[in-house]
Amino acid sequence: MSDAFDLHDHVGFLLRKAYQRHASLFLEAACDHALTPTQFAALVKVVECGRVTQNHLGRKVAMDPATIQGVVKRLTARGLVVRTHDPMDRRTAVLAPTEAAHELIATAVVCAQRAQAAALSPLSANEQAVFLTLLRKMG
Amino acid sequence: MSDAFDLHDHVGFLLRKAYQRHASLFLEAACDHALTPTQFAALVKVVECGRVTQNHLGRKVAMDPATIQGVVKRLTARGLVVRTHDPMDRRTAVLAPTEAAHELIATAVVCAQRAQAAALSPLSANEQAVFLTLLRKMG
DNA sequence: GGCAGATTGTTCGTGTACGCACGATCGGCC
DNA sequence: GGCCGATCGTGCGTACACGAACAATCTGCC
Repeated sequence: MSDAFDLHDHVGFLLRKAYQRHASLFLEAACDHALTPTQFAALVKVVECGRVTQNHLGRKVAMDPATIQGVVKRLTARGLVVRTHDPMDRRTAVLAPTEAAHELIATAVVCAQRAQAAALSPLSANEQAVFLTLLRKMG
Repeated sequence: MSDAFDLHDHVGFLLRKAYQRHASLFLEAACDHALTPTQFAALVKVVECGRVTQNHLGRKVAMDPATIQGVVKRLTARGLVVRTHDPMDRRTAVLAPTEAAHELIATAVVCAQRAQAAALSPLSANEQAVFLTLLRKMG
């Protein structure tokens, strides 16, 4: 039976709650620029890389091809990313950040860090460091 | 600029990855009974409570009314949950587990624990305990 | 040169997840 | 008795997330 089974001891449940909490705080902290955590992650990587292939970007930010496709579509629709073609490989969609993306990311990074701080606020500075280390190991 | 900004130091990103990883392991560990982590959480709570209101259940498992509505719909479609009405309050949908639900949960709990172990396997026993404690604090 | 197999991006179906607005109902307060 | 605010469930729109299947294309190997 489920005698000894408490949902609140289950990683999956706790991870889901923590993830939702952070997402909520992130959207709240993201003042004007309406970026979701997912879009933010993708855009940061595009800015960081300069020119990437769509699938390659997906791998860097842990999204499968079907998912990154939708994210990129929304980012291009907002004029934050441009899609070009590699004449050497006509399969690929090469992505590059626009000027608007650079500007947006500059301020969005600050918001992201504020969200990060808010999400971690229930933990002491020491615990935060430990938590991040362990979370990285789970990757 | 994003000089000092590394996605891999960001809680949101790490939480998303960890959550995805666990979800994947959970679906893998769930042998026959095709329950998603979300459905599992909801069903466990229904079995545990016996009779709950839909929104009340949602609050217990951290899902908003719009979300729990879909989850319950799928569980009732599979004959794991029955919806009745409270004659005292005609707004509410009272949920109760079926026999099938009791049987399914008995085996699913084992699978969930296997998934839990697999998800936490990159950490030592000590680290696992610390991680769960910190994760609970983030709630 | 040409074929086999891998890779790239897309589409479809399903399942979370949430904000918002809505109709129905309940509760209390006058 | 009647109104007002709160609560319950639902529907719509949007955004992830992934498996599966697909066409187009590249690569290696013969």
